Amino acid sequence: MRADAQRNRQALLGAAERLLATRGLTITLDDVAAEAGLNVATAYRHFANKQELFEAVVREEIDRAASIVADAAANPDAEAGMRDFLAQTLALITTKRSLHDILTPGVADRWLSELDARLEPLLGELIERGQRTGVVRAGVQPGDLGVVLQMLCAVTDIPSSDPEALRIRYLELLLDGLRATGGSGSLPGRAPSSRVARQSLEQEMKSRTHRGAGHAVRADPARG
Amino acid sequence: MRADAQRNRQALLGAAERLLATRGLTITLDDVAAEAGLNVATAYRHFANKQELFEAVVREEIDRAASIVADAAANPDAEAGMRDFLAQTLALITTKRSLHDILTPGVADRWLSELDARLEPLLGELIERGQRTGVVRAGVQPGDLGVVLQMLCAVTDIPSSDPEALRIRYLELLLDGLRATGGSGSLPGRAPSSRVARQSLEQEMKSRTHRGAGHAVRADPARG
Amino acid sequence: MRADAQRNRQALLGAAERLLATRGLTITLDDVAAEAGLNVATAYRHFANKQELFEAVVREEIDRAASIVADAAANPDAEAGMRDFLAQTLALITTKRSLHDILTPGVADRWLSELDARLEPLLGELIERGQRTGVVRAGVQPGDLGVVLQMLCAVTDIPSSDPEALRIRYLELLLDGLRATGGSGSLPGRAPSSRVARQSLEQEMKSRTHRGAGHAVRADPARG
Amino acid sequence: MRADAQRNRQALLGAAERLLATRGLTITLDDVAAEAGLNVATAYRHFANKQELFEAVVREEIDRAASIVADAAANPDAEAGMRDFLAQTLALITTKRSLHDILTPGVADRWLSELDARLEPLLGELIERGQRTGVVRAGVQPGDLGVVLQMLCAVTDIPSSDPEALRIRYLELLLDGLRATGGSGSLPGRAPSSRVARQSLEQEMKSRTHRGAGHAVRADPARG
DNA sequence: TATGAATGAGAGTTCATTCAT
DNA sequence: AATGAATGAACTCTCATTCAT
Repeated sequence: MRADAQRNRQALLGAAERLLATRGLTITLDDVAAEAGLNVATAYRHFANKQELFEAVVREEIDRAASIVADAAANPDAEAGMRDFLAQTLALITTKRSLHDILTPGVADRWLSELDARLEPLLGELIERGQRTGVVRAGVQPGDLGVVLQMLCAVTDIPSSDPEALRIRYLELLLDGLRATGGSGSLPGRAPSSRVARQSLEQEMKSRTHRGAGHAVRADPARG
Repeated sequence: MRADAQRNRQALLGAAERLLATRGLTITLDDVAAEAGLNVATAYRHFANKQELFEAVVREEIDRAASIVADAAANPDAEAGMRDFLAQTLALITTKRSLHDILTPGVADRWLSELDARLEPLLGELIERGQRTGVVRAGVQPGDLGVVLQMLCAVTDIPSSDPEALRIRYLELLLDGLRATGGSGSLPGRAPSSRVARQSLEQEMKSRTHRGAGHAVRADPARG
Repeated sequence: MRADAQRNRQALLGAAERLLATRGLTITLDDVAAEAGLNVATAYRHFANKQELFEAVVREEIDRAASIVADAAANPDAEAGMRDFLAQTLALITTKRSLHDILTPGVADRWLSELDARLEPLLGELIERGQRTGVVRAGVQPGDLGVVLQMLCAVTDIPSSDPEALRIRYLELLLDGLRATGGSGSLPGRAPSSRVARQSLEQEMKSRTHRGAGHAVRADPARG
Repeated sequence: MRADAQRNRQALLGAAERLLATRGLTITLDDVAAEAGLNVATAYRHFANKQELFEAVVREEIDRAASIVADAAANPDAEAGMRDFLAQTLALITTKRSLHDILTPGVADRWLSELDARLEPLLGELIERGQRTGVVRAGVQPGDLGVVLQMLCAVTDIPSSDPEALRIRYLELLLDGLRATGGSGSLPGRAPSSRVARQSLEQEMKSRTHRGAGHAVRADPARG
């Protein structure tokens, strides 16, 4: 690809990421192009349609995130590893509101399903080590960590003057829930397999991107 | 004449609720009016704009839900009360996907902020009783229950062949986290005050309703 | 380098011809270039714009066709000559739907006006011979053959399971009309001069190519 | 329907008719609306899409034309009847270039197929009477008149300083062909049934309206 | 008061044409 | 000379909202 094209493609992805982060899925391709200093048609040279651009943003994020998270999960100290894994992943998703917006609901699950091949073994081992050390209760499965992550994401949405503190508070609560020495023994039921969701990404985005809230409320009901 | 208006208003709210439940925020005011057997213009006689109608739906739900949940929280058995409170609230939100769709993220928090006046004392007492019985760790505050609720909502979004089982699994995990006898002692930080969020409702809806993803993507974008 | 250019030019013309034949005037210059294995910009090195390329296609066809038809008209048997002339020309136009699509209406007329210099004398002689033999009524002029041709073109557009039979049926009817021994004597009025139309080619193409029906209608215009 | 709506609907049809007449199928719905002094969206209230509006124009014309033509065909003098039928129909189509543009190719055929139920018996009788009087050769069928009409339409497209004279000239030629006492006896083959084409109207219009000539040549290649 | 109808302002997408490599 | 890429100007269709009956 030509140098300028490369640059423009990146500009578009960056613009999309930025706007998605601040304004969510409701942005216009015109907006994205403008933010990138380009014409809409140029966006269409690089991406078949709006959806494809958005998906490209998501996949980019996922790729960039994968190694980071995997490293955290590799921590030899099981408890620290678990905490780090959750915290880092959470931080990533939080930073990239685009991801959050696009992927919620099911954010972490989907995210994990993308990382699956790489991550599931690591998480399995992490849990096992934790169980041997006594910081993880019996019956915890890799999929549970995905769910826990998702629950933490929900916490992220709570407006607060100190979001970080909030996240820590409930991270502890959840880690304690995962440890649960005095509790009800092993967890009832089973964790969801994290492999399911992959195919639904496209579907989901389509439904959320298509005919969003329509034209909805006029920003400035100017005239009529 | 007063009766007619009242009936129409209810018809509109009902229609909106139904359509929001099934199709989410993408619905048209025309659609709502049609579902109600009325004309759009009539909707505008009752509600200043789309947003107000949607908000009215939410408030309706909240009002209807308030007493139900309060009853659950009044259970003399602290643990059962807590479990019931969470389960019932969760069930309500889950049933009304409209609520969920509109309010997520921040659903429970907002929801709670509405119920606040009525609920906070009840929850506070519930927690206290729990702490006396040993089923609730030190430092747990009413606001924490709101957060826990929100986390459970997130679980609801995970696709599963047995969603009920999933909810139970993580309800237990969270209750254990709230009990956490063997854990790290009291929770770090503080629960969010449940009073904050109210004002942001309007804002939030605006941003989520506004400038949807515009119009559809061609069914067959390829040729013509 | 001269050879390359020549080859590319031919490739473009060929591609345009093929695509015009199959898809009519709706084709894109991008399409044409792609079919030719070239880039659009290259098309613009050879032709000032879309219109010029299309016109070039037409002129190419005409040039290629000229001699063929002239031969047919040279048949010593007047009746056979006339029949052959019409049939062959018709066949040509029919085969090249591109021509047809672009030039109709006015196809034969224009076509003839191009061939004019070469053809009119031949046709004049053909008619004279026919009149001497009694197979052509008085008052028939070269221009009439052009018109007859055009009428046969119209027949070509009628959908039929046996188009060939249709063409023959009306070719006979027209030949009988040209003979018309028992009829109203000589034809009223005069045949059009075949020299007129040339200038309007450009105009015509412009109006037919210009501002197509814009973009497609949604495949599924209903919902989304 | 409300009075103003009725008026607007007519305005749209009229505008479409006028513009179709002058500019063919390439017109924009925006253009039509503007010509009608209305907004595009209003056009969409009355017609589901561009195509439907155009089809409505055509059907309107057809309805308006039906009785006129039927009357002509009812003339007791067979020859005059035939001549009148052809001339009147021709005049109609010629006046309404919209019809012509939309329906060509296959104009008369389709047109006839619409009128079929009403017309075919009349035409059959007309021919029979003609055959008894000796002004129509053996083997002529109702469908032949449709074809003859189509051939005359083709003549209409020939630019001329005296189009009327041209039409008369070839009308005579064709009538002589239909009479053909001295000719080759009965016509070879069979006339097309005029019943076929109806279904293809929609198809045809779709293909001709969709992605017309694309955006094609800029009217004023102003900038770039 | 309630409705049918009208409208302005987009949003997504396409394409002829030009610019930079 | 040829290409890849960029662009401006359309065009179709939608929808929140307002006007006229």
